[in-house]
Amino acid sequence: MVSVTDPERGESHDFSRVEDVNDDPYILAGSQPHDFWAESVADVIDKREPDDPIVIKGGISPSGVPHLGNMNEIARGYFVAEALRERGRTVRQIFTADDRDPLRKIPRKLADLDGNVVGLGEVDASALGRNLGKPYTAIPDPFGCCESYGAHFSNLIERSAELLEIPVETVSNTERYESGAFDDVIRHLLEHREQARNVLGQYQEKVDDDYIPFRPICAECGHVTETDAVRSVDLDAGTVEYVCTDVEAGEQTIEGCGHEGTATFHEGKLPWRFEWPAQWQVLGVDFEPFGKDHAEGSWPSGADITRTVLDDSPPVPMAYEWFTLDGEPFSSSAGHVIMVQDVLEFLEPEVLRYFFTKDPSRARDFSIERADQLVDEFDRFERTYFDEHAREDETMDEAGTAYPMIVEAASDRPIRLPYTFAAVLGMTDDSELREKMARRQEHIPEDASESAVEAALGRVEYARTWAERTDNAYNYRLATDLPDVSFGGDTRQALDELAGVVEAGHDGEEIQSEIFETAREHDLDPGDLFTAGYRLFFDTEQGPKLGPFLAELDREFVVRRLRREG
RNA sequence: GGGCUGGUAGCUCAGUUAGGCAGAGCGUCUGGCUUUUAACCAGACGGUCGGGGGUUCGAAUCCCUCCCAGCCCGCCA
Repeated sequence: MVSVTDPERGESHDFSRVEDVNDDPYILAGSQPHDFWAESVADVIDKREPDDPIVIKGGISPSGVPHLGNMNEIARGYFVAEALRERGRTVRQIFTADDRDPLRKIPRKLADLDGNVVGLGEVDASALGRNLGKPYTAIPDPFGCCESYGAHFSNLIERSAELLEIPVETVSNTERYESGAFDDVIRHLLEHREQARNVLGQYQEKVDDDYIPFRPICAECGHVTETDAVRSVDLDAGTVEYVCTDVEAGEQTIEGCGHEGTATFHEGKLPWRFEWPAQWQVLGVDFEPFGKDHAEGSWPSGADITRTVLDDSPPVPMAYEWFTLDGEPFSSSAGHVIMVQDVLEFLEPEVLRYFFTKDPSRARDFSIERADQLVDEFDRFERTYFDEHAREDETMDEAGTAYPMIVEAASDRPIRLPYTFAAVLGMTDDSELREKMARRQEHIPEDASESAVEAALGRVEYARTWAERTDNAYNYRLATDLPDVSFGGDTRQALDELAGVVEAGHDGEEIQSEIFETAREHDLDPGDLFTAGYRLFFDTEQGPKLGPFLAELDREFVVRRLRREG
């Protein structure tokens, strides 16, 4: 039912409805048969009875820093793949590196292979300016470590997927063009270019008689030309004649060199609106998730092109809402991005995977500041799973279905330290002390195995990194050496007295009370005495609840420190 | 301007399929513990379910309308 105003008939049509009810990209709207969205999507795919292997695709243009939002292209498909594998299907999950796309503007931020975001000043940026308009795979890697710009950022995306432990197969678009995989579909589109033009014209006003669904790469300057560059098509020879003309790229114009040449089907690319359907056909794609930016634009036209021009069926679609980062949209140019690599320094992989199990149809904020909330949520999710499991509860709710997909083995229940408590433990480097404190707070059961304890304490490093990164209320560090401090006489006496109390052996709450007591006896404001304590132990003005914390530490050390002896 | 998607407690989110008491965690407050120092436990507070109208015995849920945000309707992807 997609149609637009037909200029000749003057009819007005509803632009919003797609051709086929199966083409609605908001697949998760309304009635869903399962609690976990991926199961519901798997149902839809199943119903079409696709042949094995079922192909699930995502696609990312390796244009720059691959941030967390980009990972939707891979992570969302993964859960659907897992749901289908559970049903005994063979699934091939791929992502296309859309690396034949031309560089249209110079990115302000890049990232090295370790995921460190850097400004342009730190790389050979001049080379980038000279390469505007060329495919990413034809541009040298500014870091000099990979074969090309495109290979560099594809590599980063692959690493992100590996870190999330998602098995995904990379398909380089450039490689497919050069190997001839797209030849047949290009030939078909060029042969039916009039029909192709007419169909696309229903979605894009600017499609005119000059429009050719193929963009040759200029043999002279290397630019990807516009859709009006082709002057003639020779289907038998498999070539096109073209003139290298200017290309509009947003505000600026990338100048063409005027070269007149001949290009084979290997030496160009399809415009995106045709490239996407071509990928579906060539790769046999059965399911594809995509961001909401595609939902009203390239998806409806792509589905129509697939049915009308390619005489094929488009994949099952799924539009997903975008993430924000700490309340703001991701912005590579502004440096407001976070990569999987960064996230995995303060979150366990299973927690990040859990984040992607949430309903894709809702806009969602990824908050670094409140990472503890996400971890708490994950821990509850995990508890739900194991509690149901223990009851032999057969309910296939979200936790029951999704949990096994996000952990390596859902058989052993891990010991989980609350994340913020782990952050408190991170105030000391002493691993024995960490364990002692965790045991005292009964976060570790007495009969826990050594490996289970070690695994549980693994969270401390994550939480520690989080505390440092956000510089939040948990970012205190036990000072190993005596900080450079000087106190008034009363304070010194009070501290000595406290040292005596600690030496005599008291529990945390007693020490806590004693601090107040001692302060009063010496006519000090309790707050000042606490501050003195924080200075001594953390070299800060504030810190964790002091009495219980000191009680956990080595007694001799505390006494010595209170006496300013070391 | 038109269309699509989203809007539920201070925060992060369930609940909307199929109308049936407004939910969880965190935060806050109070207490556990005569004393402000972020870990633990208990309890309490916290809501115009974006606003308004309609249908209904009954609406977060269905319908209409308006507001806000994002996206698409140019190029590009």
